[in-house]
Amino acid sequence: MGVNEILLLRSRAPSRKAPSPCPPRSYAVRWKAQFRFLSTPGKATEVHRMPVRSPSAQASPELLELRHRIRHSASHIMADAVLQLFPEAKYAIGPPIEDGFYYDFDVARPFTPEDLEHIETLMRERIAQDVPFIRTEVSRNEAKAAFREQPYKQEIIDGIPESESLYTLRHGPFTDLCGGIHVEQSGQVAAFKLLSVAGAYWRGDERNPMLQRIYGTAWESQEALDNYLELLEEAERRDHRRLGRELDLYSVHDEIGPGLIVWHPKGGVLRTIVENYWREIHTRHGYNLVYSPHIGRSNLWRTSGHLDFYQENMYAPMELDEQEYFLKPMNCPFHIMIYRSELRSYRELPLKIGELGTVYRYERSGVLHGLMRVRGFTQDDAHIFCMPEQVESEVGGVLDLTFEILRAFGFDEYQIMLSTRPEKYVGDLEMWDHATASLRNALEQRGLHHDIDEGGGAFYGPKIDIKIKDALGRDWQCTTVQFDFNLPERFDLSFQDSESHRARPYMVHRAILGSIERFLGVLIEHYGGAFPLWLAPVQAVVIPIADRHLPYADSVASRLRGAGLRAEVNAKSDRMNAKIRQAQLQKVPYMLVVGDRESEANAAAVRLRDGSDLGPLQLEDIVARMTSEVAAYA
RNA sequence: GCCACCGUAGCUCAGAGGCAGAGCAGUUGUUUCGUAAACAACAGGCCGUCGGUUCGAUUCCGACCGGUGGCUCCA
Repeated sequence: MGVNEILLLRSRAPSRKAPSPCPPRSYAVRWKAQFRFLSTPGKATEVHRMPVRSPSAQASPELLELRHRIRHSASHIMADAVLQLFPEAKYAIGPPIEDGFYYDFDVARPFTPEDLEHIETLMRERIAQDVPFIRTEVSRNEAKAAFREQPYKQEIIDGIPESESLYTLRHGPFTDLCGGIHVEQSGQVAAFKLLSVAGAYWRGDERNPMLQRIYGTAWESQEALDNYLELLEEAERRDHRRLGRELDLYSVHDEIGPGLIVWHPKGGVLRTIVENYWREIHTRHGYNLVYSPHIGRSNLWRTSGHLDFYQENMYAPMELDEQEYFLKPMNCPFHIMIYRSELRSYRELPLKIGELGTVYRYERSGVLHGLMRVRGFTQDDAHIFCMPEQVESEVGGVLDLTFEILRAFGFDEYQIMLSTRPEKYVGDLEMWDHATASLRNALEQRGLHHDIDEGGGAFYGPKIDIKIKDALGRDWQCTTVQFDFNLPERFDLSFQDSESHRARPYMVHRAILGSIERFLGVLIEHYGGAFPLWLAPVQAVVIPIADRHLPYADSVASRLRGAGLRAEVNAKSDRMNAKIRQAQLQKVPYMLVVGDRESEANAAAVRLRDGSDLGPLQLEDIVARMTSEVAAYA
């Protein structure tokens, strides 16, 4: 979406990203990720036996603060241990984070797994000593002197305004510059574990030196730590890359190229269902669905501004007939050309042009990740061209559509962010104010809680972003609704108003699922691969008990397919038990076992994915049951 | 792109400077079975690619490609 994320970045003050020496005492208000999973417990191999949610989601504020203290103190204890092993190490910052903590060090060589073990041992010793944490206010000069060997601390001190007090925090022999809140005694760090080492730029800026960051987690009890570690394992079992392979949904190939997805038949079914649902609901909401090519001439991208500001994210041009063509990184210019293909009247507005548009972006190699971050992806893109007085109801319409769609996929809670005008912007103030107010009003009319990112909008317009959270605890931005005051100017868009004057339309970009690839990745993890019936690539497997039941099994599958259901027969020469196991592992919702009894009674013995056995049911009843389940998006 | 780690069969992973291995998956055959794994045989490999060291490299070294976890970025 949007024209140019790069400019958005540039428009932000650099100070926004600078880490504070100690994190503020307040906690970011965590939204509750609520996932609906199949609730029936299954056997040990069931992936969906445990609801995945961050342990922080249901903790009281008091407990959250205790954990914050424990984690912050654990980071100090870790720095203490690192300094014992590596006296030359320079230590940078070590804040608590969600579910844990980290500390960044400048060391001569990277940490090894063995180092982490030694560090853990030293940490345990310090915790067993139960030493007090002592906070002391110090003058600027005292602080500079105390950390004269620590260049990063010097930089932090220099970055703290003169008006603010400085504090040191000491436990045992280790002193850090820190005004944050901590436990009283090191013994209160009841349970911790170091998890990983990673490179991280000082102050998050790639022009700065890269430091070695150690991540750890710390909890108020061994039980809480164990629960967390179990959660991590569950998240790994739900990883869409693992499930994508196990359920035969998609693959990536060296030969094709990194970040380029091929969808296998089962993944193709899943995607087709999602896309057909999308098309149907968008048509119902008055969108005009279009198609546009994958490449366009350089002139188009010059006009849109992409060549000036986005080219580093674009695939290199192809030259044909002395013309340069670029793979499209965005759909906007094509939809604009459709708008511009005739003189528009105010009577035609709002005009909503939508497309499942596949775009290609040259993402940096280190950021690619399964389906979540790829180089070729399909946006559920649409652009709304409208008049000023239509803006609010159009934004409202997008929000209503968004929640209808997200609810159908089982997402019930969201984090909504409204981003307002940055320092550098295009368009006039009045438009910005009007657009921002309409975004806010549309949210408030619907009673939707949202946070405000002051100045966080793109240079070309304010926006609403909606995030959903995946099973690994990551927030994924799917939905985005952005005003654009830039492209209508660049392409000189207009319409004829009721007084026959030329007027400039408002343009709103919006994507609800964001990228189909990413959304399916989120969906795979959200359901742990156990898709609800309407999405399941295979809805029913017919399992003949012996080969003599094969003809009947085929007739059962045909009957289901005749009713629009996706059914397969497992005709392998395995025993029934093995076939049930295979269907279970493939998370097929319905297993229809047919033997002598069933074939005589025009029935099938129904076993559900959750292990329940419904016994023999008439085929008509099975079809009716499944069809109504599909109709309810259940 | 940067830092670290990793690339051996479709998957998970052993292995060792001198004949390439297991389990699962696959194929075939036997079995015809009542709610989570029948039995057997077979097949499967440029040990990521290129270069170097060596009598000999899948193994050691380097570069590249790809992956993983982060950083940065982002739909």
